[in-house]
Amino acid sequence: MTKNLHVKKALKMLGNSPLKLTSQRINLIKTLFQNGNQHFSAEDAYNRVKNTGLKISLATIYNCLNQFTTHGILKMVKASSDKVYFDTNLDPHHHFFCKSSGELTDIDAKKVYISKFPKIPKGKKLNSIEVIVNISD
Amino acid sequence: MTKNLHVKKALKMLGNSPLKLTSQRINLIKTLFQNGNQHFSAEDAYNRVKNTGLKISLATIYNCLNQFTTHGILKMVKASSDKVYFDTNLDPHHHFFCKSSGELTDIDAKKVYISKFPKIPKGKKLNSIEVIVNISD
DNA sequence: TAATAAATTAGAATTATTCTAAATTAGAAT
DNA sequence: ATTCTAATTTAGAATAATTCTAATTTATTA
Repeated sequence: MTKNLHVKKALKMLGNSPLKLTSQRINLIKTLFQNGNQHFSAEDAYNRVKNTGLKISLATIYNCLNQFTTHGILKMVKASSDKVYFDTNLDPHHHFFCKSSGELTDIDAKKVYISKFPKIPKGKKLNSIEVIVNISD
Repeated sequence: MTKNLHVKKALKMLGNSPLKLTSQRINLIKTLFQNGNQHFSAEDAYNRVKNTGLKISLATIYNCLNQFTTHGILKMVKASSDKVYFDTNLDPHHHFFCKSSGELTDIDAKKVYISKFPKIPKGKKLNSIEVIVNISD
């Protein structure tokens, strides 16, 4: 059984962060990263961990997901939904959001090229460009 | 006193929609559209109307804003915030979102050109492309 | 003017998320 | 190894945005 590469990478990032290596954090990473690029809400993450038979508090899920985000282990995505989603794909990318299914799908950054772009307001700096392509059935 | 053009246009759209011409809807439009392109939350809209001395229920604000959105009188914007924002600018456009100030600013669609774009998933249709440019101080 | 379907309303309910404060634990220092 | 301490976990309460409910009011049609 070779160790899952996504899990391995995320665990290494956790190790390099100032966060302590608690069993909850390790189990959460193992659960969330084992299937490659994934999108999930806090509730989703909670259910996935519980389905593995482990016990974890929803508050811990929120704590961990937020900390993982601030330490670059996860990305946060806000689409046209009332929930926050988290994303294990750390490479630059964009999203399809399907209003009919509520599903979020990755678009590789290489598939999008923005050839004309506005000036950034004076005194501000650019953090990121998010393209959300809204689709439906 | 020449009648504000933004207000006039929005009232005409209300008239053309199946929505009834109630005093609350008319006052809400007069308040929200009088200063041209604006972004506001439901709570903002509530306070603005109340500041004009008129009495309106928050539930009505939510009802109206949502109906205006479904009838094309307003646009809904979800940026990296926990609130929904509404936008009186109906022309195609994008947004700057400043994390430091929480402020949303319009980017005219003409200032952005996307020369390379992904294929839309089979069976789905394109609704809109939202570009959010995240900036900070 | 009367009828009726739509709209308004206050307040309750819901949902996602954060907070609180007490108990536990990881990792550092001894 | 053992102790210490700050970080973490936790259950449940609290909060915030939004939607729902059901009774009343109102715009428009007949």
